[in-house]
Amino acid sequence: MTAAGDAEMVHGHLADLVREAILVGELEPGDRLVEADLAGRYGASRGAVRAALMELAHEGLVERLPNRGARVREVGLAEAIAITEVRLAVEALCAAKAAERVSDEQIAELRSLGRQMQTAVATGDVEVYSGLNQLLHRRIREISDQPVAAQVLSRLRAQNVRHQFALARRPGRVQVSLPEHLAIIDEICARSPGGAERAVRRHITSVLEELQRTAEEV
Amino acid sequence: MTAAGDAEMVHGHLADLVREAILVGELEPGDRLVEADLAGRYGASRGAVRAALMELAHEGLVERLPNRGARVREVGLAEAIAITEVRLAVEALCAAKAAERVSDEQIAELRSLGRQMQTAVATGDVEVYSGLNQLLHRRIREISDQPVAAQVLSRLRAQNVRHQFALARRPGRVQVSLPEHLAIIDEICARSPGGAERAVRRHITSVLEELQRTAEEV
DNA sequence: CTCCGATAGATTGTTGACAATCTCTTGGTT
DNA sequence: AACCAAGAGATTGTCAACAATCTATCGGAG
Repeated sequence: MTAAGDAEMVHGHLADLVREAILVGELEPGDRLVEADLAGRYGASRGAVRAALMELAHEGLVERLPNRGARVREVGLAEAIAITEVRLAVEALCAAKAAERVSDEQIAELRSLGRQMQTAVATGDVEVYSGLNQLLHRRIREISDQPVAAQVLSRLRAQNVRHQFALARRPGRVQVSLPEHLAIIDEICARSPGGAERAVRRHITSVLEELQRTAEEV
Repeated sequence: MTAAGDAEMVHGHLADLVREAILVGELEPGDRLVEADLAGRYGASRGAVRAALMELAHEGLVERLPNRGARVREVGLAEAIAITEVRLAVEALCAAKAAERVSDEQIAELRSLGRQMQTAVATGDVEVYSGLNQLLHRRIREISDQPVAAQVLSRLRAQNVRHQFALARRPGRVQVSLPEHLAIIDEICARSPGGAERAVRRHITSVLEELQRTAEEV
């Protein structure tokens, strides 16, 4: 019996498993990803692991140095800012399109989400708020019905999870974040594309400022 | 001697060769990409071809159906519009950042590019104009110094080359396009981020309208 | 004591063969 | 004539062994 548990053979795309392990924090930036190890751990062949690592490298989550193996990529602050800038641009587009296309049911859903976020902040439940936050952004993407933007965003978000997480835990962050999110919801529900775009811009701009603030706090 | 030429072993990343073949039009959408064929054609092993195809699939240029092989992906008009919408958002960001960072030498270079484009239009040389067009957009990306945006854009552009090409050849298109490009150059050279962003928005919006027009002309 | 080179171990890269899957053809049946 | 089933051929998916490369350790020379 090994300490890490038996080799569980899982065929649900190996890349998904490793990606999840990285996103959850089970694997940290800098950790080496040795093909043979992962093959044993997940009960897959080395070839499958190789393919999965190449996939994750293309997504920007993993770094592959020739003949030196793969490791979980470290996303520095400068790059995190660059990523967030692009996110700003694309999420603004999504919000505008969502405001054009949103249905009555979806308006009710978004409003409900907003109320849930308010109560989460009121009760100080940062975990729940963070989850609702992600859910809100995802629903906006879905409503916008812009698959290209959705794909770009999901990749950028994956690269940034670590910073996103650190940011959410900063004291006082939620108090700033909540009204911004509520404004986004209001504008989309008012079916105002321009307003929604501006609201998203304000929100992610404030995220950017927070990021730059952490940069100065070295 | 085979009709297709001898197997030339080239090690300059196989994916680049196939990508170029697709971008140039040597391989058309729908064409099957049989691993053994490509392996023979480029004098590489099947494993290398496999890796290259996976890479191109991640870039969105190739479609890989399980157990059915790969083919050059067909990008429909609806998707081309979606891609262009995202391009609009990200290129606007690039232009704004470029306007903030542009140096005096770069201003001279952009102005020179603008003059070359004018003469190309005056002499009716669409080929040259198209090349200068691409060069302009690339230089703006480089000046903006936003690697994340640059990577996103290069991928989106690759998926859209076919439509982009068809659009450039439409009669009267250059006459609309030229002043828009000159406006972008002017705003960047005036170091006006907001103006540059609006200029890019106007330009790509006009591209979008042209695309939608082709959609109606079925 | 430090620095340099050689050797051994570990890890990735590549190849060829085999297995699984799909497609197209062929022949029979209703 | 249309439809279905079976088989052959083609193509992709997987695997294990081998080669190439890198990293760490050890011994010797300055």
